[in-house]
Amino acid sequence: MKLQQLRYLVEVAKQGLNVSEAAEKLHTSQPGISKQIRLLEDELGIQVFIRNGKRVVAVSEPGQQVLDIAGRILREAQNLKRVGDEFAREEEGELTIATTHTQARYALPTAVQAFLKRYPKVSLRIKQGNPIQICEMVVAGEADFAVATESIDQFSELTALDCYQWNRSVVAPLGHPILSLDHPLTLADIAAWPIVTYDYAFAGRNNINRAFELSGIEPNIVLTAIDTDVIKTYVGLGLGVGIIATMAFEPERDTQLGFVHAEHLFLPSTTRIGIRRDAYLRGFAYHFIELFAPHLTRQVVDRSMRGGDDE
Amino acid sequence: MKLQQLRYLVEVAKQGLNVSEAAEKLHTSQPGISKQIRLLEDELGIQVFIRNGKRVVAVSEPGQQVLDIAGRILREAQNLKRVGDEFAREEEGELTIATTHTQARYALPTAVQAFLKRYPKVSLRIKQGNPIQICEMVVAGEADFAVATESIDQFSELTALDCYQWNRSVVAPLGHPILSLDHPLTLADIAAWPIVTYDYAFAGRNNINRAFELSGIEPNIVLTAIDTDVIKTYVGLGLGVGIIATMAFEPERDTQLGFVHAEHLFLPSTTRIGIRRDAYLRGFAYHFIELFAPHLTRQVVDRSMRGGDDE
DNA sequence: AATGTTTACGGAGGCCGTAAGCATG
DNA sequence: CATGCTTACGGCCTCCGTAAACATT
Repeated sequence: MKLQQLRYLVEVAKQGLNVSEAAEKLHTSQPGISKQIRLLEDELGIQVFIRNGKRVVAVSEPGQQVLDIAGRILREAQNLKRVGDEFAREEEGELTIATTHTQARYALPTAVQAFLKRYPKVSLRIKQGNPIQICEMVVAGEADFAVATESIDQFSELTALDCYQWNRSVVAPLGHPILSLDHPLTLADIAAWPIVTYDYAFAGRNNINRAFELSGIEPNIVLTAIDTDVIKTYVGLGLGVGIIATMAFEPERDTQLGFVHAEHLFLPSTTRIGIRRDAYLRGFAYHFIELFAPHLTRQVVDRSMRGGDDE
Repeated sequence: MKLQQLRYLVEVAKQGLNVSEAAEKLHTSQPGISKQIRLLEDELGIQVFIRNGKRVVAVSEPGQQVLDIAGRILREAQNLKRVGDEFAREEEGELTIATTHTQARYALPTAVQAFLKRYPKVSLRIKQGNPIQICEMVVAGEADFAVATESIDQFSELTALDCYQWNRSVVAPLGHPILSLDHPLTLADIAAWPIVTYDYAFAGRNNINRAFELSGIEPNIVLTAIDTDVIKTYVGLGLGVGIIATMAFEPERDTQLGFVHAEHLFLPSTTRIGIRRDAYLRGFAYHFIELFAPHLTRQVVDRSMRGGDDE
């Protein structure tokens, strides 16, 4: 059994059971992969892949278990390399963060700036996606951790760390009636206008829905956007009033918009970091997390990754 | 990076940093191991072992982390083989149980008998040791699971499954006064005689100590044995009265001994099964566990191994 | 016919074992 | 001087890439 063979297996599975594509991705020849996979299958005494004649068409039941284990082995092998780098080149390396637009645009910049200054030799990468996608990136080992408000706790491979809580505000064009009410803002006040807010999968959109459902008021949502900038743009054009994350309102930039707090109308949302439990984090990765959420020290993060309940 | 290199690393560490001995254990040459370890160290960019001149004298800090990960990888590689066997040769294989004398002698035989009949092609091995030793065997992957009353929960790598509760009885030579008291047995009655019981590390000895401590009575323990047969032997010789596990009294064999229940004097002890959380268990291993403790179905065992808290 | 997998074969690289060299206690 | 690790070297194995045959859609 060789690590290469496991890599081949996993890559073939990842490429939708297409050996040729796997060969390309791995910069090697297709017959080589075929052969090594057969050798491994012989050694294990089982077929990992079910073939229809010469074509690979499915993963067998034992094959799925083999793939799971192989994935774990390969991830651990990656971790070995990281241990090496961690000690040989403390200040160098890569850090990949998967996150959503809102976090990347409004929450992360401060931490990123401090991080770049502290670790000039680390190449920081930010991958954007929707909450499901970014969690999958972390699960697949394509990112070191995820920062998101949704979905993290749906992945059992990930441990979720609370970073901060936030809530929503309403924005509208300057002079809009909703900005000069003679009473505290209510859901009914908002629902009196067309609403522009986040797409269903993003930024605590669930909490917005729930608030309206509970109140029995039917909101008229005319545009759902993935990011706040789009919302602000259309609110500025007069399409309706916007419900956005409070932190996403920038008084000095958003000069044509007015702003009303709506924290009392919606349940707060919690932004979390999601990390694979079996990942090996570089020292600077812990440091970034602490820059982003100071209460998440290395000790807290480690405890959460290693079981969390015992010890 | 190759699996062999990891095997070499781990074996050298296991053999007390002696490369030559590791070579012998692995049936290979010593220079080969030296070379491969150096190659791996070069690849990782760190020294796993600290050398004093040409002698290996210690494990470096990153080296320890490398060894931990390497161990995990090798265990997963073993698991891969087991998946193969599980599906290719369902009824064959090996099952190694680590346990103490008391369990092996009085608790396991029924399950073993049923198991041998059901799986004649599986070679069953029982390794005996003290509770610490048997837990270490499981941690090292030398046994599939441990059956013991003590220590299992002290190993964070293991998950502990309750099997059954039991308590103690007092044995004495036929005609001994303690066998014909006119009142229910008390600790004072026992402490009036020299006592023969288990060694401190075994069979819930803690619970015996605690009972006497709480009552403020000082017992006169004249012999501490590792196994019940030794205790019974010396009680038969008139050395004193014995405190043993109730299940270890065999009326048809122990004809020269009398027996008094003492369940009301001591806290019950719980016998548990200890399994590495990241182990891969063969189907027949689950079956054995269920034969031994019917409430421990495959589902229960799996849930306990995979985290226990979530899902 | 095109896509995709297996079989066949040759070359290069790497792993292992033997033997000799060299530190350390 | 004995133990133990390293360096040196040669053989063999195996892994990989090319080319061609074969199967499937």
